[in-house]
Amino acid sequence: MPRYRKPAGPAPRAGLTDVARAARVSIATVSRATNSPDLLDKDTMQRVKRAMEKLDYTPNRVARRLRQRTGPRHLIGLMVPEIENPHFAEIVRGVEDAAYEQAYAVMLCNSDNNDAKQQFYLDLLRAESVDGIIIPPIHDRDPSVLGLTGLPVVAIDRRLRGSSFDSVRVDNRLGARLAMEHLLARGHRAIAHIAGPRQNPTSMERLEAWRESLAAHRVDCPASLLWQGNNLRDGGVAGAEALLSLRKRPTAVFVCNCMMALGVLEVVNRMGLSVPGDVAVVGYDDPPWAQALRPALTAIRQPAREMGRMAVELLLRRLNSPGARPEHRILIPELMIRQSS
Amino acid sequence: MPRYRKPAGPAPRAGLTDVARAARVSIATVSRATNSPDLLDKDTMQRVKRAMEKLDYTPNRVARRLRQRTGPRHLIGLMVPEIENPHFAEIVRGVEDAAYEQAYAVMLCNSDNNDAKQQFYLDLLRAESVDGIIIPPIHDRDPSVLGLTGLPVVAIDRRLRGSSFDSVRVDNRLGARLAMEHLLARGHRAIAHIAGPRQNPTSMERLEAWRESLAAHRVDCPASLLWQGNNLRDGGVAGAEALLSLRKRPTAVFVCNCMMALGVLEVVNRMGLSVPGDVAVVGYDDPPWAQALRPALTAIRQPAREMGRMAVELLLRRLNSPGARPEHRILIPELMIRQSS
DNA sequence: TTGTACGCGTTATCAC
DNA sequence: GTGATAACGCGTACAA
Repeated sequence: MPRYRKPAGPAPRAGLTDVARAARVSIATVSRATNSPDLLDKDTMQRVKRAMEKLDYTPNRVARRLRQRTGPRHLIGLMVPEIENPHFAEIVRGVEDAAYEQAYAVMLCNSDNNDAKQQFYLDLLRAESVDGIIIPPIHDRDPSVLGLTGLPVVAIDRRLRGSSFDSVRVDNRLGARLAMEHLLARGHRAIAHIAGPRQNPTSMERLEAWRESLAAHRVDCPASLLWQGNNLRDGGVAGAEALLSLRKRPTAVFVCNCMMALGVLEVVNRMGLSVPGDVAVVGYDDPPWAQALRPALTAIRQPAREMGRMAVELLLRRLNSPGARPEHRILIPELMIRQSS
Repeated sequence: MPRYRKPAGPAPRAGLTDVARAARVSIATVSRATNSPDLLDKDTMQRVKRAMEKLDYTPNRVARRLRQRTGPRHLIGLMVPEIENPHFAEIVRGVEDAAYEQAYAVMLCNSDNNDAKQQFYLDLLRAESVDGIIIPPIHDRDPSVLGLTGLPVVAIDRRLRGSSFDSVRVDNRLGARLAMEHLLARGHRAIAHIAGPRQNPTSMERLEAWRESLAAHRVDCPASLLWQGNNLRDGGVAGAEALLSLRKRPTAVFVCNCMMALGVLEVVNRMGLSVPGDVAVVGYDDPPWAQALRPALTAIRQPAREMGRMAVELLLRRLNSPGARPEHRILIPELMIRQSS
């Protein structure tokens, strides 16, 4: 007699054992029915399948993940700084798309660009035995990401130095250059830049390209035309208020991301300036609402969804061949010329 | 000698056994150290803790979830129709907020309002032994949601009939009424409505309230003023093109969600109509960009983040007291009056 | 082709 | 207080 009582669980679902009993085979056979169907006798297979359907059997993914040390565990960890940022929402969408096709589940983590929170989530993902982690590092040499050893990692969207991880990102210097060349060609010379946080590799690349573009055209670039923002809307507001109040007001503003562009436009409107007459605006990221603005926002479009898909692709590839050389994919941004410039 | 070879795994992390060996105690004691620390001798506790730190031990959440049938498994399943819709992104954010505070992980699923895809994900979530599922049903009597038995479910954002699940949503009729009363007070009589899909309970509630508001004011409501959209941007475009080309052009449009409002504004701009002079526009949902539009969009604001937080709260509450009566929370929307009306 | 039995890393029961 | 050990549901090496 059993000396161990079964505790009252919420959902007593059928397991291998139940199916085995119903089909009059061993649990090994049932397991094989899903994992290596070719090994089964056609007749046995029929019986098993019927039993499975009758019992509404679904393999328990938790048990499977616990047992499986070599094969895929069908779970991806996805870190995101801020899900309400449309750029990252689009990345998430791409990841989900690709994951769904492979029957992978996605565990979503929101770091808020906070190191401690990110570290917590990374530990959690390890403890969940994910197959791998897709993550935009908080900065260049993000130690919590670099510390991720023995686990496939794909750095997405942001540069990571000194790692041997696979990566996908968009050419930020190119994007910024496209924006700047466009403004310069339009005759602008006093082009301000509202940048993102210093630690953010993406922001820095765009900032550098802003500087370089001006230098390449022998255009002055006083420090007063640079504003360091936070990639949030209020950062754009603060930046625009400062820059547009300068005695020598810039004739154009290049904004580092779409959330800040929002703030800039609000200020521009509030100040009663005309766009692009008084000041031209070029944003980064091309959210759905860019075209609905009036004037519609000229912006740098990034293939974010594609980036998400690729990250999954790289991750799965790495699972199959752990020894392969790290692969780095750089996607191409695109200038969407609209009425704001 | 072992007849079972350990397969080469990617990340051989320390387990209870390793800690137990290092601390010279049994695995039971180590387990208790994390789960019921009070039971341990102070001295033993010290030894165990030290061993844990030395080995960088983290409990394996997968094994824990497999074993645990009574306690919480610290995993929530979250379904979302479309993560790129800012309304749902905000809900996700709220859920993540609350989940993080309780050290819960979130498994994110994107249904695309597609029944088959949703069913797939629901099966997956069961197979992952989630503690419960937070989901906006695709429609009123969504069978795949109603079929979710033996598992805590919280219906979020959209009405679900004939269930005993907990729920949180926003009063859609009230929201629509606020919008309509506002337009009527401004003197509008020919108020068109661009509705969402028929199957979507939320859209239907807003549609009904549109009708009722007009009726309450004894205003005519010809079928030509109603356009059935798809809650996506192109739906808004199609709707606006149709409605604004009517011989008797409406003087105002009430749009069912923010994505479609985007499309409407594009068409309005393209047609060269002035807002609110030629036509007033009121949207639903209050995304960050509503204020950046020119004119800024009058809209109904929903406490989406709060809704997400509450859903988690309800879920955890249900876990603790499975027998409690279903709880239904109705949140209050708010009219944000801006320049588009 | 199928069955037996072990182990994945835990939690929970019972005995000491 | 602590230890020994069954059980969670599954995959798989090995025997049959």
